[in-house]
Amino acid sequence: MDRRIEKSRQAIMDAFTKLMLEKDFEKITINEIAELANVNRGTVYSHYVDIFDLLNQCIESHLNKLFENCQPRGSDSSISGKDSLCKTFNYLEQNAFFYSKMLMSKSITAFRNRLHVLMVKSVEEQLDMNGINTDVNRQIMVQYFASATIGVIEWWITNSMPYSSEYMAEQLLSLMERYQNVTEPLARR
Amino acid sequence: MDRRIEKSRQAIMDAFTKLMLEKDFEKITINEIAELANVNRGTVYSHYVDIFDLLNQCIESHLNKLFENCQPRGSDSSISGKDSLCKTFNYLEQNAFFYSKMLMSKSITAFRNRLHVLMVKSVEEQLDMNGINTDVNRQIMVQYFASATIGVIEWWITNSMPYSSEYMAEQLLSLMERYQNVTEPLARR
DNA sequence: TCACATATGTTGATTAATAAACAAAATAGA
DNA sequence: TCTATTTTGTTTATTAATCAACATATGTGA
Repeated sequence: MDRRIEKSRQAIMDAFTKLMLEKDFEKITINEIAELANVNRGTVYSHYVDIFDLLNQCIESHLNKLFENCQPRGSDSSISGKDSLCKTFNYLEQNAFFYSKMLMSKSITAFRNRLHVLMVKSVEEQLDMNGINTDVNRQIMVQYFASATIGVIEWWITNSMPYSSEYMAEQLLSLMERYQNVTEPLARR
Repeated sequence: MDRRIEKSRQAIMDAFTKLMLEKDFEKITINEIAELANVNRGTVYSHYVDIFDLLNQCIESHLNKLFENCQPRGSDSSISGKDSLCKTFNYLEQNAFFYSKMLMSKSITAFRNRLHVLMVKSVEEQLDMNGINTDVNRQIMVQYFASATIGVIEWWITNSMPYSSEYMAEQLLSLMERYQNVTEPLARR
């Protein structure tokens, strides 16, 4: 792909993210974004229909990065599971400002919704029902794990990360391991 | 001016400067520069005839920044003189890696030469001969101050900045003040 | 309420940057 | 030394980004 496209998109996304940290979404203008990104205003419109489209694509991009961080690298699922979980929390920690803004904003529901959808999808792909009492509905179990994980993350972020990412990874892993076969709730195929 | 031009130039300059810190000038290729700058190789050639032209423009750009840092801001020349001198040494300190590379490189004489030319020009503009014994040749005095200043800077940089920039500014200022009317040897009109 | 400023979204002409391909020169490496 | 690879410099068609100029909409303060 033409490298100009990637460069412009990146500059616009970065500018938008930066502004999101400084002020409320409602106060952000396309003009500001273009100015900070150092691109022509028309360039913004050539990539995004409006500021809501930009917001959604920005959310998508950040969540993609988040879920990319959860991919287990090694072959041994239990060890790599802990490692990648730890990486995930570290990533969250480094971008905590952004994520807490997104989670705390009243006007932005798109973020939580999208996060939930992705989490459900991820758990669905990872959840192994072998050895689990068959009278437990799988769909419900998926929702259960997804919500549980998001809940922990959300609590951790919005409460200014009271524990280290390592500790959080351990805790979450230990909770998950009680259902033996769910080792990578955040990972995606 | 079209902002694309500025962006490309900046990216290329930054990449080149970065590479200068890592390896010898002779080992740097246009390919590398383009790759690191994330621009098409043709873009490099559209701005610079060859790598020597790039080197010279890079030197020019860095020295411009250096001399911009010496412009006295306030009206009171003696106080602002010390302030701007201090700023200058601070700037040098922050970019010490680059400047020491430039000063120590055997293959690059262009840098020292250009620095000397600019310094002479600067002193020429600043040197006030009032009250100075008229049997001192002004041209010679200019050369004298320019060389003295460069010598101090060069020694400070190549010896890993053994004193703080504040201390250096004080010392240099005190040396200059012995000739009362030379308060801004680094400044340019 | 009215006027004034600022933001939005669109258009069209122009230009810088791009990718790809090329021959020639320089530089390993064997 | 000969060969393979990399680098250099240039060219061409294509495209994304730019600027400037719009009309319209949305505030904001007097």
